[in-house]
Amino acid sequence: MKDEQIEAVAKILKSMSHPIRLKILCLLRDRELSVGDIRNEVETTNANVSQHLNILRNQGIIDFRKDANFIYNRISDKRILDLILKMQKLFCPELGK
Amino acid sequence: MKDEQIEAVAKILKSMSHPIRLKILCLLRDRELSVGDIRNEVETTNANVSQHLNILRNQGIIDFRKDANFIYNRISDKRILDLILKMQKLFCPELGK
DNA sequence: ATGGTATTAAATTGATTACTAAAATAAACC
DNA sequence: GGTTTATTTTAGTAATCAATTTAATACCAT
Repeated sequence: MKDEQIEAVAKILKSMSHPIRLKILCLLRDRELSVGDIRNEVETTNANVSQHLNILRNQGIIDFRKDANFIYNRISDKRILDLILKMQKLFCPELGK
Repeated sequence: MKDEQIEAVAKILKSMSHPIRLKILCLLRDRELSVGDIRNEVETTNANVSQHLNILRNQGIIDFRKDANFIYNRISDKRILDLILKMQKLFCPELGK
């Protein structure tokens, strides 16, 4: 791996390495969810979820669409999806798939 | 994934998400290296390498053996090795393997 | 033991990050 | 228009992290 690539991957890992953000990514594994949906699963405030979503968006990991006054989020980078699946297999093998 | 597992995996990712530490893990992918060897590859001081190695050791990611006044480090967690390989495939596909 | 190399530990400093609460935006509904 | 709901932004504070310097320790060779 070249140093540039190392830097880039490290940034991605960093953005995934917060418990709330990792949980968000797991929740979005195979569906899209609104900010409020996520806040119900993660015990924190709306504003906090919004901030974490922003970090993931700026990193290009997730994308969103608007519908009425809801914002639905989903994972936009296939590689991140693969990585999440791999991590679940490695660290939580009891989960199907 | 249960919350406990999320926390644990997040901690692992966090310890991997620093450029120097990620580079160290890549260097150790298929061999063991001394602190001095690593310092030659990563442009920083001995003390800094040592601190980063310590973080990885405390996380249980790497292990070491002593030989004379050298300390040889290697990845001790097979899952981390798998994860590194997966990340290289995903983000640096031009690398063989 | 002494000198030299390799490694670790401690302490300081500066930078980054996370959370909270409050204010702002935006779109629906009555 | 005014209210409600959903989300975002801003500002402030506290906490954590990273790099450097300095001091300390461990090991080998002579």
